[in-house]
Amino acid sequence: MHDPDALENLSSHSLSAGGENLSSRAYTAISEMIHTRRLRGGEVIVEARLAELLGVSRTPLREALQRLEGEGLVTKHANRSFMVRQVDLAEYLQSLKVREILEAEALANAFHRIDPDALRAAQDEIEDLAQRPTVHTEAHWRSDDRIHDLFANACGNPVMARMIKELRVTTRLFEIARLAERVEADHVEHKAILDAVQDGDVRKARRCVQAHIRSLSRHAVKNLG
Amino acid sequence: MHDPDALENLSSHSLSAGGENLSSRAYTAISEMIHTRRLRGGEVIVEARLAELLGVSRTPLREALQRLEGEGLVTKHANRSFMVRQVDLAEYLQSLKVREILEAEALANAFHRIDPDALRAAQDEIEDLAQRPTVHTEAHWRSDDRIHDLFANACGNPVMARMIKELRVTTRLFEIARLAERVEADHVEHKAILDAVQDGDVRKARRCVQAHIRSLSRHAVKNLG
DNA sequence: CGTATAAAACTTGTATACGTTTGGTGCATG
DNA sequence: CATGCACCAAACGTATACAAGTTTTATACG
Repeated sequence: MHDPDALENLSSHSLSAGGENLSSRAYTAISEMIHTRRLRGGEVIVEARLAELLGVSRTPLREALQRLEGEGLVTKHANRSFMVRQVDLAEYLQSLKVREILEAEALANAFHRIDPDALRAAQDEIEDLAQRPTVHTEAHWRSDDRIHDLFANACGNPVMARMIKELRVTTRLFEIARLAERVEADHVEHKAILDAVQDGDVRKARRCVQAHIRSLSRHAVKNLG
Repeated sequence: MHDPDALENLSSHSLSAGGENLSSRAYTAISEMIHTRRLRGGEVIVEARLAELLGVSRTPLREALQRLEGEGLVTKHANRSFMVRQVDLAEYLQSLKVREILEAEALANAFHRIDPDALRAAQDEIEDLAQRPTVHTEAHWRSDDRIHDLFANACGNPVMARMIKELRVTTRLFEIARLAERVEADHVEHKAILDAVQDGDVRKARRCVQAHIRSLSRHAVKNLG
């Protein structure tokens, strides 16, 4: 028991192999298991089982789960077990509404602070992804993160950036459960935002951000409402 | 050691006496210690000492601290001890900026949903507090919570409400460390907001909220910038 | 065959023991 | 007198044992 390599074997990513303490490694491992849907929304987590799977004792595992709970990836039912959080349509739409407000504001504030190179890189990445014949889910999310973080981080208000990222955890949780067919539209809309930024058109960029997020809402409602 | 009554003795509030498990009780106890400044911002928490003070072992204490960390009341110093979070002026202003955006929006959305009785009650409470010769800090914060929560909870968007509350944790943390002299202005500005709501003037109410939060910013900058 | 009761297995909550890391202090040496 | 190394104490990270509560299962009886 407690194979020291268990954590590393679980995922092929270098993050979990790092020299952090066991709690942190369990944290990233579980976080990734949720994002890759190895742990599905609504699934009940039994501490002992997951601990053994990860090769750690329950103590650091619980710490990881508590941190994840604070971050909103798992919830605790009363005095019961942890379960992987399941975001329903209502919460998804609510989160998008707040994102629409904050991300539009962030973009407007970030406008003159955006690194042109980073902008160019994001545009190139989209082109790349759009031309691929098959959809690489992982790469799509990375690109999505990159674009949205670009504005959040440059808005000059770290608190606002943190709120946006927190909201995106929720919406991502919903999105990974469904919609692969959004990929196409995401590319187009992301491109529109970046182009508007490059053109220096603040108002248009802002409208594009709002349009993008509203598009996400509409799509969710149409397919699931 | 581990006097079962230690937690209850620590504070005179009934919350901590309740039948929850030890983690939760430690959580509320520590939360209260921070809000009442028994634990000051920047203070390093040594687990064993605080655990003994609360009459629990380190395990539930750490759980409480981890939850508090997720909530932003404490932070972890590098990979070492927890410390009570200290909000600096910059972060305070950033948080207020986001609050200004979200609370104005929340109020606008809440406008037709606000319970007239609750509104009246909040107004009465302000009158009461304003007429007292001495300032009762605890009561002031309660009134503050009540008013701001009134709109947050009624805005129809629980996610937005949660964000607002989260931001208010940060700003409160800064405010309790300073400013008792804001009490006066708070009463006036809160009253203005509530009156505008009662008059059914959405735009004015919105302006009042923004003015209130900007007033907090200006005051902080003037006294500490 | 169904139901009720009891026992067993499972799961989380909490305490505690122990290893490891860290930061400080004092002594020795340049 | 300053600097560096070694040792020590204190605090945290982790494993594990045990307790308390819950669910499930099996058995016995109606």
